[in-house]
Amino acid sequence: MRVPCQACPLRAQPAFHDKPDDQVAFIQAMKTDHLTFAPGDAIIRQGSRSAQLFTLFSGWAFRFKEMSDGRRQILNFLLPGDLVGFQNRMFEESPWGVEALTPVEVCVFARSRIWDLYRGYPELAYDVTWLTAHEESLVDENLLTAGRRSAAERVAMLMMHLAKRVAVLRPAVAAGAPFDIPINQSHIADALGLSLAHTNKTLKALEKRGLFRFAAGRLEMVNPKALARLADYFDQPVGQRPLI
Amino acid sequence: MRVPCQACPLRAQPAFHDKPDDQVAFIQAMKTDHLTFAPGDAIIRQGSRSAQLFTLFSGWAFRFKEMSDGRRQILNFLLPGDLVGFQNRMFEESPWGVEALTPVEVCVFARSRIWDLYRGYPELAYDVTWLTAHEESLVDENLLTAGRRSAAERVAMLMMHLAKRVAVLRPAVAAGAPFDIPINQSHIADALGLSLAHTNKTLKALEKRGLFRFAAGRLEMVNPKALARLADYFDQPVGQRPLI
DNA sequence: CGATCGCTTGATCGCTATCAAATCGTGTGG
DNA sequence: CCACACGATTTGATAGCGATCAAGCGATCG
Repeated sequence: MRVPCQACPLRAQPAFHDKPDDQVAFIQAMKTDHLTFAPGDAIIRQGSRSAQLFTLFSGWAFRFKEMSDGRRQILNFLLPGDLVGFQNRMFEESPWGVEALTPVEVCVFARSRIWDLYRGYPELAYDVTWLTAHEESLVDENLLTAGRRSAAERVAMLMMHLAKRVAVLRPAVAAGAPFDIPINQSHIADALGLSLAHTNKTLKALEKRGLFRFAAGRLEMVNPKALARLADYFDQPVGQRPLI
Repeated sequence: MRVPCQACPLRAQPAFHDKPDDQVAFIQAMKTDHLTFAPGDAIIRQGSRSAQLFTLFSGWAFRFKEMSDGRRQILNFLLPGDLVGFQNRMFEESPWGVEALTPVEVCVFARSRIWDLYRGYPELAYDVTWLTAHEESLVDENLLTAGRRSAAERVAMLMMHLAKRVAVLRPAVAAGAPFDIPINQSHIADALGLSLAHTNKTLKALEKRGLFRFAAGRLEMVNPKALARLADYFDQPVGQRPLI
């Protein structure tokens, strides 16, 4: 627990709503742990009963479901500020897992105090709902992608989506700067419902068309306009979001 | 507005949590309208700014996204008791649409009073979050289906899923009774990310294998065990759910 | 240095899309 | 009652996208 929530560097970012002191103080009081994970670590194990509830403080992770024969689908990527774990009911087996992509820090909250939050801090309660609904909208979009887009469209969509999300936290990316993207081709395959081999070929083809450069853990959007057109990507204006 | 919420026949069903009188009274006070739609009607139009917020009171509907060239993905089916519309931010364009499958009645709530709900009724606020999270888990599962399951597995999954959901409201279905299912093959195709022609062939093949009968708007699960095995379907225990 | 991991590429397969047309049931208007 | 239109379903032929299988490469690592 390096820093008190009142001095949270993530909260200081313009991407997030300002919060009154009492709410931040309550968040601080509700926080029970500050955990660290290494890349590849399971933060939540699918099928486990760990009643985790946390905010991703730093690093990247992803939420996924796995079938009994090993087929895996990434549901969405998790970036700093994302709230995770409210979805599963207390004491029920988690229907999905969460895995770290980079070194990750998470702020763990006491589920036992959720009730205090709803009773004492309706604004925070609303934020929890908002974050849940917002995450659902990401999954909605991913479902459209997996269900109805071609392989090239899927890849274009993912690149646009991730660049957009990173740009919220790092403004230079909005202007087209290359950025670190800690995923490999099998993550892309699992996120898009494609095979690894075909993902590779699609990636190469789009790079050859000059749409982006994706190598060595970095992504540069070379022609975002063309990517947006290819993916039929619609820009939802991004306002500030709540941070819990 | 036929019946006061205190006498709501839906609420009387065992599938839903009992609620203290004051909460039901607040729900009643928040309810501004009781609307009716015909099959095929748009309840929410994708891209519209209607700040709808409602509970499906009777009938079936579905939530979907459409691409600019007409490709459509059904995100999930809506059954009585489902809360819809919290997802989109107030006054923003809805990123998805809702369409009625049968004659539908919805209980419309005043968005302007959401804040009173969060401030005055933390239990209801928690219920809103729970319902949102629960809907997300449905979309999660559908994403796994569209991304990683074969055509036959997808169809098996959908049948299991819908039978399960209907069984909660109509116990006889749990025992294997046939039931009305107001969707046609193009809905199935759009829900599963398949073409219409291939949906038809897959449907026929599974019927020939004796797994279910699907005709004339009715579904009978003939061999649910085999369907569950085929779909790699995992039974989440269904407890009571909140109704708002 | 062997082993492992991620990436790349080619050959082939097959699942699913696409295209086309026929059938059937239903409702409508003449 | 019949003719017709229309939507939903069904079926067949064909094409192609993406999966599968296989192999090789390069970098990193214990």
